[in-house]
Amino acid sequence: MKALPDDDAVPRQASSSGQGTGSSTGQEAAREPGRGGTPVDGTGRSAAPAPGHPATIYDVARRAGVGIATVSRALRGSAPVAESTRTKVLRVVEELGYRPSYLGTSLAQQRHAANGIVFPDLSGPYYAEVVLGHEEAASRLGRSVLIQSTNGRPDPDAAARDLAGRVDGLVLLGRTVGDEMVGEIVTSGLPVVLLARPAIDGADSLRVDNSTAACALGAHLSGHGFATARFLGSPHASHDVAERWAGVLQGFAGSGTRLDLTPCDLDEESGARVARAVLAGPRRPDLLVCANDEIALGAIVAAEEAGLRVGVDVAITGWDDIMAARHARPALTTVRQPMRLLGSNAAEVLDERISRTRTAPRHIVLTADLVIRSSCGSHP
Amino acid sequence: MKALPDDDAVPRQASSSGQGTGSSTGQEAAREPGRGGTPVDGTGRSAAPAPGHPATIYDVARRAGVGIATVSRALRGSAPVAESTRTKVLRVVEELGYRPSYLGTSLAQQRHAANGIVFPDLSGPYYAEVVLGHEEAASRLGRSVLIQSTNGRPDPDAAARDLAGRVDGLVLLGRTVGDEMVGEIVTSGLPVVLLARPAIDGADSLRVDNSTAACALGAHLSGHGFATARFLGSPHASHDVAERWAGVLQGFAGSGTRLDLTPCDLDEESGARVARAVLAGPRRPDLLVCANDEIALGAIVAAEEAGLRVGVDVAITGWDDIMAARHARPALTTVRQPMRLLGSNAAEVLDERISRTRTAPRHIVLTADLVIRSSCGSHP
DNA sequence: TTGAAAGCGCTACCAG
DNA sequence: CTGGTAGCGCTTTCAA
Repeated sequence: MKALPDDDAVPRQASSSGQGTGSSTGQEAAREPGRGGTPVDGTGRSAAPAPGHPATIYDVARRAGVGIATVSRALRGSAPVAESTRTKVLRVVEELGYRPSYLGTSLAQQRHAANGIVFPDLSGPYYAEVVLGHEEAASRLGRSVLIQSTNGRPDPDAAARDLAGRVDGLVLLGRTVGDEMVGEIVTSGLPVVLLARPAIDGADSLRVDNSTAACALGAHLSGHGFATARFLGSPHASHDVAERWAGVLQGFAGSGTRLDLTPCDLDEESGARVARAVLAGPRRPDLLVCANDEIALGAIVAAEEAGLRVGVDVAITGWDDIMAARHARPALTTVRQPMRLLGSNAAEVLDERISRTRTAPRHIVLTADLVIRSSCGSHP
Repeated sequence: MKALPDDDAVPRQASSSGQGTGSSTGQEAAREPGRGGTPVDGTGRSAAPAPGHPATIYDVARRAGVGIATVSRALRGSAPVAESTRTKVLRVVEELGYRPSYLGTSLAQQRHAANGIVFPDLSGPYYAEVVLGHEEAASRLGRSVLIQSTNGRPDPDAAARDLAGRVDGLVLLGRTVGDEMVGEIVTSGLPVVLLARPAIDGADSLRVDNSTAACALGAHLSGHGFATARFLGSPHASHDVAERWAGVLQGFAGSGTRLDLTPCDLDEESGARVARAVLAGPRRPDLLVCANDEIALGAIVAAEEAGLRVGVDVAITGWDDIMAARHARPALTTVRQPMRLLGSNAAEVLDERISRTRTAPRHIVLTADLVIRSSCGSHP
């Protein structure tokens, strides 16, 4: 370990404190004396890329003694350029530190080289993973990623339409944007991928097969022989939840377990509150099947408060397999979805559409895995 | 929308020659055979916004019988426009569903209306929160957000420079980009905010006061009277970790506890591995002070494997207060940082620089809070 | 091979 | 008030 910076500094007061770093920015002052404005003297070739502005293709062309078209060609190899010319151009580019302007290039090529992704929130690890997966894949395909959370936004639809104007393709997660707006955007011709949302005509879609996993979960749980179970979640509020509910129900079919539904929002606080009520109510269920991990985590808290041993007195399961799920005690039985993959696939699907490699919509379904841990009870 | 009076249909000819700036290029003529492109029959002015392309400001102007400058003014209110004219223009805009092209606008205004944010990864909730906070604030300030993870990227520096060319301001988290590149970007004139990274001349910076919180943590822990403690983390790899280590060291100063350091990466797997070794080694420490929650969570797993009771046989603390920290059993004693705030402040600081409301660099320091739970032992 | 010039869509300045 | 027009920086014909 190296010597520690004697930083120990006095704990500064919270929030701001604007202090200049001291050294002013006046360092640029001394320029080369002989340079100056370089009057355009016939031969004109000042090549001074303007005071503070970055060099443009014109600066390069002038200084290299060629036309801007040649510079463009030399740089992007869009057409043959004499070796000697190319070398000369590249050298000047180097000297001037020239970088093509993104705005100029984009306008000329009529493309943004960027994807947009709209999601409800980034708090949970769920969306963060999707976004990250998307960014990774998109960047590999040469596209940047513009993000937009609809979280506390007044008008998500307008925001989405706005974003649509700045990208070559759009990824829409869940119910972030209204059907109407989605339709409008798709109609405008912009490639759109719907994630975890029922497909819409003309748009690609990508989702996880909730049903099968839910069914498997139900089947597994029904093996435990619970008398009464409760599903915590609101099927009408989310397509995903609806599928989970239906699947679990199906998985329990024929078993002796009675399964009821209690609406619940997808956050921890709601989970705790609803579970509290359910566990205190009449006919306390032996099992709480939660629509996601956060609800389940809240339910675990509620169960403990009520003096119940999770996994013994009451079983609890979640959905998503977020990090906290495996660290909770008991560890949460849940379902893992390939979120990263969801995001990266979206980038690829979008790329096909943007590059017109494909025109017919694709509808991809990925599978989810059941993760059995101990919160659902003992496994003989 | 109301029924539109079938209005004149025939827009008045704008005095001048039917073709404005003259699309003197002969190429416009040959369009699709069947789709006769705007028969230029003298009166010609079909106003059909082109086949599949979106309407441009020219389409609007032509159809409204005004100049494009007027359309621009009417739309952005940059200059007075007669009420009747404005109405007419707006109606046409509505009819054509015209939306100004982002590319055109940006090039003309020489601005991207977007910020970029570069981070190491989005896996942990840490960066996700920062990014989200930034997006929220930025969007309120009328800017979009371009994200870029340096995760598995071959050349982070090049990627950052690239991103720099597409935004009006850049937020750099931690050690994602090399000092040299940061310098280059700052020198280019682009506003830059450094997050959780030592300040650099000319760039604003924003960080959390690790030292004070670490010191408080150390002081609290020293009260437990442990004989030997171990810090898990690599100070030389991260400025944040360096500060934490120094602070904790200081907090322990004078206590009878002996504190040593064992390098460790910031992920769960590393935490488990390193903790496993440390707990099995000679002179097993009574306390593991981990550089972040993930290491701590891994350490908890390792301790349990070793048959040790966390909080009794061995105390463990983390840093960040991620969700899993409070659901772990025992719950993790840790330090909470205002991550969301970090992100939103960055957006504001950047905005001041971009809008030139301020020119001198600002260096903001936020405070972190100690969160005492049970993993560090009993509290008499 | 190469240069001149026409856009790409919009803003803003300059005359009327 | 309003229209014409010169850019913004780059790509891409069209000729030479």
